[in-house]
Amino acid sequence: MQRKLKTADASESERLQADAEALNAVLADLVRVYQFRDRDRICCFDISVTQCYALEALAEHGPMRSQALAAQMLLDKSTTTRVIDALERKGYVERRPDDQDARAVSLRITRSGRSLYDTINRGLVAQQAEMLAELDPAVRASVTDVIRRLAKAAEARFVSGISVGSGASACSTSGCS
Amino acid sequence: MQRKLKTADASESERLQADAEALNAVLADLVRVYQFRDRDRICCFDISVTQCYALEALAEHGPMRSQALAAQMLLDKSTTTRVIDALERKGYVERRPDDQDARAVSLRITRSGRSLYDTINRGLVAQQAEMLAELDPAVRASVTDVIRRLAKAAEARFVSGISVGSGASACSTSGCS
DNA sequence: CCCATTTAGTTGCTACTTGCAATAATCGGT
DNA sequence: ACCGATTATTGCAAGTAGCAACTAAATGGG
Repeated sequence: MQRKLKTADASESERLQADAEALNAVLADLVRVYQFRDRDRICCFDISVTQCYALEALAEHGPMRSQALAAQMLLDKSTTTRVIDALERKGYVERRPDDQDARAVSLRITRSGRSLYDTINRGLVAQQAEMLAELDPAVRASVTDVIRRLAKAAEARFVSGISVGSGASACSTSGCS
Repeated sequence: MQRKLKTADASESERLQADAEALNAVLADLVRVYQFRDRDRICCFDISVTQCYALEALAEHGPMRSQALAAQMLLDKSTTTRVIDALERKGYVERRPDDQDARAVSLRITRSGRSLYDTINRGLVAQQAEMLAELDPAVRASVTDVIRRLAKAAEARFVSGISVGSGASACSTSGCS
Protein backbone atom coordinates (compact mmCIF):
# COMPACT_ATOMS: atom_id res chain seq x y z
CA MET A 1 0.00 0.00 0.00
CA GLN A 2 2.56 2.58 1.11
CA ARG A 3 5.03 2.20 -1.71
CA LYS A 4 7.49 4.87 -2.62
CA LEU A 5 6.44 6.73 -5.70
CA LYS A 6 8.78 6.90 -8.64
CA THR A 7 6.96 9.34 -10.90
CA ALA A 8 3.88 11.52 -10.67
CA ASP A 9 2.19 9.16 -13.05
CA ALA A 10 2.92 6.07 -11.07
CA SER A 11 1.70 7.82 -7.98
CA GLU A 12 -1.49 8.77 -9.73
CA SER A 13 -2.06 5.24 -10.93
CA GLU A 14 -1.33 3.80 -7.53
CA ARG A 15 -3.65 6.24 -5.92
CA LEU A 16 -6.41 5.32 -8.32
CA GLN A 17 -5.92 1.68 -7.52
CA ALA A 18 -5.98 2.38 -3.81
CA ASP A 19 -9.05 4.55 -4.16
CA ALA A 20 -10.79 1.86 -6.15
CA GLU A 21 -10.00 -0.74 -3.53
CA ALA A 22 -11.25 1.50 -0.77
CA LEU A 23 -14.38 2.41 -2.65
CA ASN A 24 -15.08 -1.20 -3.46
CA ALA A 25 -14.78 -2.29 0.14
CA VAL A 26 -16.90 0.55 1.39
CA LEU A 27 -19.56 0.05 -1.24
CA ALA A 28 -19.78 -3.64 -0.45
CA ASP A 29 -20.40 -2.73 3.16
CA LEU A 30 -22.95 -0.13 2.26
CA VAL A 31 -24.87 -2.44 -0.01
CA ARG A 32 -24.94 -5.19 2.57
CA VAL A 33 -26.02 -2.97 5.41
CA TYR A 34 -28.65 -1.22 3.35
CA GLN A 35 -30.18 -4.51 2.37
CA PHE A 36 -30.68 -5.25 6.02
CA ARG A 37 -31.76 -1.74 6.83
CA ASP A 38 -34.39 -1.88 4.14
CA ARG A 39 -35.60 -5.26 5.21
CA ASP A 40 -35.72 -4.13 8.78
CA ARG A 41 -37.67 -0.98 8.12
CA ILE A 42 -39.98 -2.41 5.54
CA CYS A 43 -40.82 -5.60 7.38
CA CYS A 44 -42.59 -3.47 9.96
CA PHE A 45 -45.24 -3.00 7.36
CA ASP A 46 -46.84 -5.90 5.63
CA ILE A 47 -44.73 -6.03 2.51
CA SER A 48 -41.35 -7.40 1.51
CA VAL A 49 -38.45 -5.37 0.20
CA THR A 50 -39.05 -6.45 -3.36
CA GLN A 51 -42.70 -5.57 -3.06
CA CYS A 52 -41.67 -2.17 -1.82
CA TYR A 53 -39.40 -1.67 -4.80
CA ALA A 54 -42.31 -2.47 -7.06
CA LEU A 55 -44.45 0.01 -5.21
CA GLU A 56 -41.72 2.57 -5.62
CA ALA A 57 -41.46 2.00 -9.34
CA LEU A 58 -45.20 2.39 -9.76
CA ALA A 59 -45.30 5.43 -7.52
CA GLU A 60 -42.43 7.21 -9.24
CA HIS A 61 -43.02 6.23 -12.84
CA GLY A 62 -46.77 5.87 -12.97
CA PRO A 63 -48.79 2.96 -14.35
CA MET A 64 -46.88 0.46 -16.41
CA ARG A 65 -47.16 -3.04 -17.76
CA SER A 66 -45.83 -6.09 -16.03
CA GLN A 67 -43.05 -6.38 -18.54
CA ALA A 68 -41.85 -2.83 -17.96
CA LEU A 69 -41.91 -3.34 -14.24
CA ALA A 70 -39.86 -6.51 -14.59
CA ALA A 71 -37.27 -4.63 -16.63
CA GLN A 72 -37.21 -1.82 -14.11
CA MET A 73 -36.61 -4.19 -11.22
CA LEU A 74 -34.22 -6.47 -13.07
CA LEU A 75 -36.44 -9.40 -12.22
CA ASP A 76 -37.88 -12.28 -14.19
CA LYS A 77 -41.38 -11.71 -15.46
CA SER A 78 -42.70 -14.65 -13.49
CA THR A 79 -41.29 -13.23 -10.29
CA THR A 80 -42.84 -9.92 -11.16
CA THR A 81 -46.21 -11.57 -11.63
CA ARG A 82 -45.96 -12.99 -8.14
CA VAL A 83 -44.84 -9.75 -6.60
CA ILE A 84 -47.86 -8.09 -8.13
CA ASP A 85 -50.08 -10.93 -6.96
CA ALA A 86 -49.06 -10.20 -3.41
CA LEU A 87 -49.49 -6.45 -3.72
CA GLU A 88 -52.87 -6.83 -5.37
CA ARG A 89 -54.05 -9.20 -2.67
CA LYS A 90 -53.12 -6.59 -0.11
CA GLY A 91 -54.82 -3.86 -2.07
CA TYR A 92 -51.77 -1.77 -2.87
CA VAL A 93 -51.76 -2.29 -6.61
CA GLU A 94 -54.47 -2.96 -9.12
CA ARG A 95 -54.40 -4.79 -12.41
CA ARG A 96 -56.57 -3.48 -15.16
CA PRO A 97 -56.73 -4.54 -18.78
CA ASP A 98 -54.48 -2.51 -21.01
CA ASP A 99 -56.35 -0.38 -23.53
CA GLN A 100 -53.99 -1.02 -26.39
CA ASP A 101 -53.23 -4.67 -25.88
CA ALA A 102 -55.54 -7.28 -24.46
CA ARG A 103 -52.66 -9.54 -23.48
CA ALA A 104 -51.11 -6.93 -21.28
CA VAL A 105 -52.16 -5.65 -17.90
CA SER A 106 -51.81 -2.10 -16.74
CA LEU A 107 -50.47 -1.96 -13.24
CA ARG A 108 -51.17 1.01 -11.10
CA ILE A 109 -50.64 1.82 -7.49
CA THR A 110 -53.80 2.34 -5.44
CA ARG A 111 -54.43 5.18 -3.07
CA SER A 112 -53.69 2.86 -0.20
CA GLY A 113 -50.50 1.71 -1.89
CA ARG A 114 -49.28 5.22 -2.38
CA SER A 115 -50.03 6.05 1.18
CA LEU A 116 -48.02 3.05 2.37
CA TYR A 117 -45.14 3.92 0.10
CA ASP A 118 -45.14 7.51 1.31
CA THR A 119 -45.04 6.39 4.90
CA ILE A 120 -42.14 4.03 4.35
CA ASN A 121 -40.28 6.53 2.22
CA ARG A 122 -40.67 9.33 4.71
CA GLY A 123 -38.88 7.23 7.29
CA LEU A 124 -36.03 6.40 4.97
CA VAL A 125 -35.65 9.98 3.81
CA ALA A 126 -35.61 11.24 7.38
CA GLN A 127 -32.76 8.87 8.12
CA GLN A 128 -30.79 10.19 5.16
CA ALA A 129 -31.49 13.78 6.17
CA GLU A 130 -30.08 13.08 9.59
CA MET A 131 -26.87 11.81 8.12
CA LEU A 132 -26.64 14.53 5.50
CA ALA A 133 -27.08 17.22 8.10
CA GLU A 134 -23.62 16.47 9.40
CA LEU A 135 -21.96 16.93 6.06
CA ASP A 136 -20.50 19.97 4.45
CA PRO A 137 -23.08 21.36 2.01
CA ALA A 138 -20.63 21.32 -0.88
CA VAL A 139 -19.82 17.68 -0.29
CA ARG A 140 -23.50 16.92 0.08
CA ALA A 141 -24.23 18.10 -3.38
CA SER A 142 -21.55 16.03 -5.00
CA VAL A 143 -22.32 12.89 -3.05
CA THR A 144 -25.69 12.34 -4.60
CA ASP A 145 -24.28 13.15 -7.97
CA VAL A 146 -21.41 10.73 -7.66
CA ILE A 147 -23.55 7.94 -6.29
CA ARG A 148 -25.94 8.44 -9.14
CA ARG A 149 -23.06 8.07 -11.56
CA LEU A 150 -21.85 4.93 -9.86
CA ALA A 151 -25.31 3.45 -10.03
CA LYS A 152 -25.76 4.45 -13.65
CA ALA A 153 -22.39 3.06 -14.63
CA ALA A 154 -23.04 -0.20 -12.87
CA GLU A 155 -26.50 -0.44 -14.33
CA ALA A 156 -25.34 0.25 -17.85
CA ARG A 157 -22.68 -2.37 -17.49
CA PHE A 158 -25.10 -4.84 -16.06
CA VAL A 159 -28.11 -4.26 -18.25
CA SER A 160 -26.10 -4.42 -21.44
CA GLY A 161 -25.28 -7.97 -20.48
CA ILE A 162 -28.75 -9.30 -19.92
CA SER A 163 -30.67 -7.20 -22.42
CA VAL A 164 -33.49 -9.48 -23.50
CA GLY A 165 -32.65 -12.67 -21.71
CA SER A 166 -34.54 -12.19 -18.47
CA GLY A 167 -32.65 -13.22 -15.35
CA ALA A 168 -29.15 -12.88 -14.09
CA SER A 169 -27.96 -16.44 -14.21
CA ALA A 170 -27.09 -15.96 -17.85
CA CYS A 171 -23.54 -15.44 -16.81
CA SER A 172 -22.04 -15.93 -20.19
CA THR A 173 -24.07 -13.10 -21.66
CA SER A 174 -22.87 -10.59 -19.10
CA GLY A 175 -19.50 -8.99 -19.22
CA CYS A 176 -18.16 -11.38 -16.67
CA SER A 177 -14.49 -11.95 -16.94
CA MET B 1 -40.08 20.81 -5.10
CA GLN B 2 -39.50 24.25 -6.54
CA ARG B 3 -41.07 26.31 -3.83
CA LYS B 4 -40.21 29.92 -3.26
CA LEU B 5 -37.93 30.40 -0.30
CA LYS B 6 -38.93 32.71 2.52
CA THR B 7 -35.78 32.84 4.62
CA ALA B 8 -32.26 31.49 4.39
CA ASP B 9 -33.16 28.98 7.07
CA ALA B 10 -36.19 27.68 5.31
CA SER B 11 -34.20 27.43 2.15
CA GLU B 12 -31.52 25.48 3.93
CA SER B 13 -34.03 23.14 5.47
CA GLU B 14 -35.80 22.63 2.19
CA ARG B 15 -32.56 21.95 0.45
CA LEU B 16 -31.64 19.38 3.04
CA GLN B 17 -34.95 17.68 2.55
CA ALA B 18 -34.52 17.71 -1.22
CA ASP B 19 -30.99 16.41 -0.93
CA ALA B 20 -32.13 13.65 1.38
CA GLU B 21 -34.85 12.61 -1.03
CA ALA B 22 -32.44 12.59 -3.92
CA LEU B 23 -29.84 10.68 -1.99
CA ASN B 24 -32.37 8.16 -0.83
CA ALA B 25 -33.61 7.49 -4.33
CA VAL B 26 -30.14 7.21 -5.74
CA LEU B 27 -28.93 4.96 -2.96
CA ALA B 28 -31.87 2.65 -3.41
CA ASP B 29 -30.95 2.33 -7.04
CA LEU B 30 -27.33 1.77 -6.27
CA VAL B 31 -28.03 -0.92 -3.73
CA ARG B 32 -30.38 -2.74 -6.03
CA VAL B 33 -28.08 -2.64 -9.01
CA TYR B 34 -25.07 -3.68 -6.99
CA GLN B 35 -26.89 -6.68 -5.62
CA PHE B 36 -27.37 -7.83 -9.17
CA ARG B 37 -23.92 -6.87 -10.24
CA ASP B 38 -22.44 -8.90 -7.41
CA ARG B 39 -24.60 -11.86 -8.13
CA ASP B 40 -23.75 -11.63 -11.76
CA ARG B 41 -20.03 -11.44 -11.27
CA ILE B 42 -19.78 -13.92 -8.45
CA CYS B 43 -22.01 -16.56 -9.97
CA CYS B 44 -19.36 -17.06 -12.62
CA PHE B 45 -17.37 -18.76 -9.95
CA ASP B 46 -18.76 -21.56 -7.89
CA ILE B 47 -19.93 -19.62 -4.87
CA SER B 48 -22.93 -17.51 -3.96
CA VAL B 49 -22.86 -13.87 -2.95
CA THR B 50 -23.26 -14.68 0.72
CA GLN B 51 -20.47 -17.20 0.51
CA CYS B 52 -18.31 -14.54 -1.06
CA TYR B 53 -19.06 -12.14 1.78
CA ALA B 54 -17.98 -14.80 4.23
CA LEU B 55 -14.79 -15.31 2.28
CA GLU B 56 -14.23 -11.59 2.33
CA ALA B 57 -14.70 -11.37 6.07
CA LEU B 58 -12.23 -14.17 6.65
CA ALA B 59 -9.79 -12.74 4.16
CA GLU B 60 -9.89 -9.24 5.60
CA HIS B 61 -10.21 -9.95 9.29
CA GLY B 62 -8.36 -13.21 9.62
CA PRO B 63 -9.56 -16.38 11.35
CA MET B 64 -12.60 -16.06 13.52
CA ARG B 65 -15.26 -18.15 15.15
CA SER B 66 -18.58 -18.97 13.63
CA GLN B 67 -20.28 -16.65 16.03
CA ALA B 68 -18.11 -13.69 15.09
CA LEU B 69 -18.64 -14.34 11.43
CA ALA B 70 -22.39 -14.45 11.95
CA ALA B 71 -22.24 -11.08 13.70
CA GLN B 72 -20.08 -9.65 10.98
CA MET B 73 -22.49 -10.75 8.27
CA LEU B 74 -25.64 -9.94 10.20
CA LEU B 75 -26.83 -13.49 9.72
CA ASP B 76 -28.29 -16.13 11.96
CA LYS B 77 -25.77 -18.61 13.35
CA SER B 78 -27.52 -21.51 11.65
CA THR B 79 -27.29 -19.81 8.29
CA THR B 80 -23.65 -19.11 8.96
CA THR B 81 -23.05 -22.79 9.70
CA ARG B 82 -24.49 -23.68 6.32
CA VAL B 83 -22.54 -21.04 4.50
CA ILE B 84 -19.38 -22.44 6.03
CA ASP B 85 -20.49 -25.98 5.20
CA ALA B 86 -20.64 -25.02 1.56
CA LEU B 87 -17.31 -23.23 1.59
CA GLU B 88 -15.62 -26.08 3.41
CA ARG B 89 -17.00 -28.62 0.97
CA LYS B 90 -15.50 -26.60 -1.84
CA GLY B 91 -12.20 -26.27 -0.03
CA TYR B 92 -12.20 -22.49 0.45
CA VAL B 93 -12.47 -22.48 4.24
CA GLU B 94 -11.36 -24.86 6.91
CA ARG B 95 -12.75 -25.54 10.35
CA ARG B 96 -10.32 -26.33 13.07
CA PRO B 97 -10.91 -26.75 16.81
CA ASP B 98 -10.44 -23.55 18.74
CA ASP B 99 -7.50 -23.63 21.14
CA GLN B 100 -9.28 -21.83 23.94
CA ASP B 101 -12.71 -23.37 23.70
CA ALA B 102 -13.51 -26.89 22.58
CA ARG B 103 -17.07 -25.95 21.68
CA ALA B 104 -15.96 -23.34 19.24
CA VAL B 105 -14.49 -23.72 15.78
CA SER B 106 -11.85 -21.52 14.31
CA LEU B 107 -12.66 -20.64 10.73
CA ARG B 108 -9.90 -19.74 8.39
CA ILE B 109 -9.70 -19.17 4.70
CA THR B 110 -7.56 -21.63 2.77
CA ARG B 111 -4.97 -20.74 0.19
CA SER B 112 -7.43 -21.72 -2.50
CA GLY B 113 -10.11 -19.60 -0.87
CA ARG B 114 -7.90 -16.57 -0.75
CA SER B 115 -6.95 -17.05 -4.33
CA LEU B 116 -10.61 -17.19 -5.36
CA TYR B 117 -11.43 -14.14 -3.31
CA ASP B 118 -8.55 -12.22 -4.83
CA THR B 119 -9.67 -13.10 -8.31
CA ILE B 120 -13.23 -12.00 -7.69
CA ASN B 121 -12.13 -8.88 -5.92
CA ARG B 122 -9.71 -7.87 -8.61
CA GLY B 123 -12.56 -7.81 -11.10
CA LEU B 124 -14.74 -5.71 -8.87
CA VAL B 125 -11.96 -3.28 -8.05
CA ALA B 126 -11.08 -2.90 -11.72
CA GLN B 127 -14.68 -1.93 -12.39
CA GLN B 128 -14.55 0.70 -9.67
CA ALA B 129 -11.26 2.03 -10.95
CA GLU B 130 -12.76 2.51 -14.36
CA MET B 131 -15.56 4.58 -12.94
CA LEU B 132 -13.32 6.52 -10.59
CA ALA B 133 -10.96 7.41 -13.39
CA GLU B 134 -13.58 9.74 -14.80
CA LEU B 135 -13.99 11.66 -11.60
CA ASP B 136 -12.24 14.71 -10.30
CA PRO B 137 -9.55 13.57 -7.85
CA ALA B 138 -10.83 15.83 -5.10
CA VAL B 139 -14.31 14.40 -5.44
CA ARG B 140 -12.90 10.90 -5.57
CA ALA B 141 -11.36 11.25 -2.17
CA SER B 142 -14.52 12.47 -0.55
CA VAL B 143 -16.76 9.91 -2.17
CA THR B 144 -15.24 6.97 -0.40
CA ASP B 145 -15.22 8.87 2.82
CA VAL B 146 -18.85 9.86 2.57
CA ILE B 147 -19.99 6.42 1.56
CA ARG B 148 -18.10 5.00 4.47
CA ARG B 149 -19.93 7.37 6.77
CA LEU B 150 -23.27 6.47 5.32
CA ALA B 151 -22.52 2.79 5.78
CA LYS B 152 -21.29 3.30 9.30
CA ALA B 153 -24.28 5.38 10.25
CA ALA B 154 -26.70 2.87 8.82
CA GLU B 155 -24.86 0.03 10.47
CA ALA B 156 -24.77 1.69 13.86
CA ARG B 157 -28.45 2.38 13.62
CA PHE B 158 -29.19 -1.12 12.56
CA VAL B 159 -26.91 -3.08 14.82
CA SER B 160 -28.01 -1.22 17.92
CA GLY B 161 -31.44 -2.62 17.27
CA ILE B 162 -30.59 -6.28 17.03
CA SER B 163 -27.61 -6.50 19.37
CA VAL B 164 -27.77 -10.03 20.69
CA GLY B 165 -30.96 -11.27 19.16
CA SER B 166 -29.68 -12.91 15.99
CA GLY B 167 -31.65 -12.16 12.86
CA ALA B 168 -33.43 -9.21 11.41
CA SER B 169 -37.03 -10.18 11.82
CA ALA B 170 -36.95 -8.77 15.31
CA CYS B 171 -38.69 -5.71 14.06
CA SER B 172 -39.80 -4.45 17.39
CA THR B 173 -36.27 -4.34 18.70
CA SER B 174 -34.98 -2.13 15.93
CA GLY B 175 -35.59 1.55 15.77
CA CYS B 176 -38.43 1.13 13.38
CA SER B 177 -41.01 3.81 13.50
C1' DC C 1 -16.17 -32.18 43.15
C1' DC C 2 -20.76 -32.17 41.19
C1' DC C 3 -24.79 -30.24 39.19
C1' DA C 4 -27.37 -26.38 37.11
C1' DT C 5 -26.95 -22.86 33.87
C1' DT C 6 -25.06 -20.72 29.99
C1' DT C 7 -22.79 -20.74 25.59
C1' DA C 8 -21.15 -22.51 20.71
C1' DG C 9 -22.38 -24.76 17.04
C1' DT C 10 -25.33 -28.09 14.34
C1' DT C 11 -29.58 -30.04 12.49
C1' DG C 12 -34.74 -30.34 11.38
C1' DC C 13 -38.19 -27.91 9.67
C1' DT C 14 -40.60 -24.33 7.33
C1' DA C 15 -41.37 -20.22 4.62
C1' DC C 16 -40.13 -17.21 1.11
C1' DT C 17 -37.97 -15.77 -3.09
C1' DT C 18 -36.53 -16.53 -7.54
C1' DG C 19 -35.74 -18.39 -12.25
C1' DC C 20 -36.62 -21.54 -16.10
C1' DA C 21 -39.84 -24.02 -18.90
C1' DA C 22 -44.34 -24.78 -20.48
C1' DT C 23 -48.81 -22.82 -21.37
C1' DA C 24 -52.82 -19.73 -22.77
C1' DA C 25 -54.34 -15.66 -24.89
C1' DT C 26 -53.56 -12.13 -28.14
C1' DC C 27 -51.34 -9.33 -31.66
C1' DG C 28 -49.60 -8.38 -36.36
C1' DG C 29 -48.06 -9.21 -40.76
C1' DT C 30 -48.79 -11.89 -44.95
C1' DA D 1 -57.44 -16.67 -41.81
C1' DC D 2 -53.01 -18.36 -40.42
C1' DC D 3 -48.45 -18.40 -38.20
C1' DG D 4 -44.75 -16.62 -35.62
C1' DA D 5 -43.93 -13.38 -31.93
C1' DT D 6 -45.22 -11.36 -27.67
C1' DT D 7 -47.69 -10.80 -22.80
C1' DA D 8 -48.67 -12.71 -18.80
C1' DT D 9 -49.48 -16.74 -15.74
C1' DT D 10 -48.61 -21.23 -13.70
C1' DG D 11 -45.81 -25.59 -12.48
C1' DC D 12 -41.81 -26.86 -10.65
C1' DA D 13 -37.32 -26.92 -8.48
C1' DA D 14 -33.36 -24.78 -6.16
C1' DG D 15 -31.37 -21.63 -3.06
C1' DT D 16 -31.51 -18.90 1.17
C1' DA D 17 -32.85 -17.74 5.53
C1' DG D 18 -34.62 -17.98 10.43
C1' DC D 19 -36.53 -20.28 14.53
C1' DA D 20 -36.58 -23.97 17.61
C1' DA D 21 -34.70 -28.10 19.36
C1' DC D 22 -30.66 -30.43 20.25
C1' DT D 23 -25.62 -31.84 21.58
C1' DA D 24 -21.37 -30.85 23.60
C1' DA D 25 -18.57 -28.08 26.34
C1' DA D 26 -17.54 -24.43 29.65
C1' DT D 27 -18.67 -21.84 33.82
C1' DG D 28 -20.21 -20.86 38.43
C1' DG D 29 -22.33 -21.94 42.97
C1' DG D 30 -22.81 -25.03 46.68
